Amino acid sequence: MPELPEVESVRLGLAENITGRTIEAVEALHPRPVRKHDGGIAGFEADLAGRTFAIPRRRGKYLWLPFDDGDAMLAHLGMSGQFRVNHPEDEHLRNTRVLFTLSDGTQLRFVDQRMFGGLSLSSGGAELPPEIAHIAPDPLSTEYDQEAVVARIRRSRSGIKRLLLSQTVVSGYGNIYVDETLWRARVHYEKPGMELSVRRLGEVLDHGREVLAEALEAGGTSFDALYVNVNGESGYFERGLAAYGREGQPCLRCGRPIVREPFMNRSSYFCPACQKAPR
DNA sequence: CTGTGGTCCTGTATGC
DNA sequence: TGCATACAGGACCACA
Repeated sequence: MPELPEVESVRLGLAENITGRTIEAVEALHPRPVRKHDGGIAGFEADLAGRTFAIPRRRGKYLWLPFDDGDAMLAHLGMSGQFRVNHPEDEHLRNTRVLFTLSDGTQLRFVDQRMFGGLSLSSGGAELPPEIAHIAPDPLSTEYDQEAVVARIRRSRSGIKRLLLSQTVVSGYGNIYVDETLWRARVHYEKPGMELSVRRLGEVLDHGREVLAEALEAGGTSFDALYVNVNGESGYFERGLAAYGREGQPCLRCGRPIVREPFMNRSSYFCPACQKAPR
């Protein structure tokens, strides 16, 4: 499940492999990944062909691949999106959705099983695509303002997990790293934002930034083949997880079994002793 | 305005 | 063996 560390790993791989290359041909094999682009498959193919990539950029979980003409290709990996760098004659992976044949003879491929992700042309989006102007800066960016995030969280009655997952509050966190962050900070996921002190929220967000940075250092987290970098390699942060996916296993601090609870059509993992439920 | 919960998608694992 | 169901969950959107 690509969150900030996984998306940044992909961005680094793209920077190495596509910067300066020109798109010679585009082939979209499925309409859904280009659904946000006006004109569908044919429009997407025609509008992207001939463009030259500059250095890929990222905000939170969004990637954009600027072109040297001021436009950009906006990309989101969703749940299962991957960029892969191949030779055109390489066999296709099962869920290959879009092909970009590049001027250096390589082929950039967008592969996506569940197709929650997508690609679109962002007109004038090289600096910051207007489509993602509402996405807040992420904790690893220079624009990140932690005091502003703390203030925003304290204005809300919502639970801390929902707030951290809201990309308009702070971007980059997904289900895995929120659970890890809250476990480290010993805060229950349903604790209302306004019931947390400035100091406590500062601790939560400090842990969050650390978790994201550590996971990036490890190349991200992979449970299966759904997240890999552009070379098809997996990260190894899974072994660093203390809460996520550890239902029934002992808390690494106190030994109590980690609990899984349904939350927003997914799961929350936490230690019932270290992370006391709010009243 | 804020807050909440449904929905889109496919593949794998599990249960009867 | 075969079919049904649960689960994985990021972002958006309808609605209270």
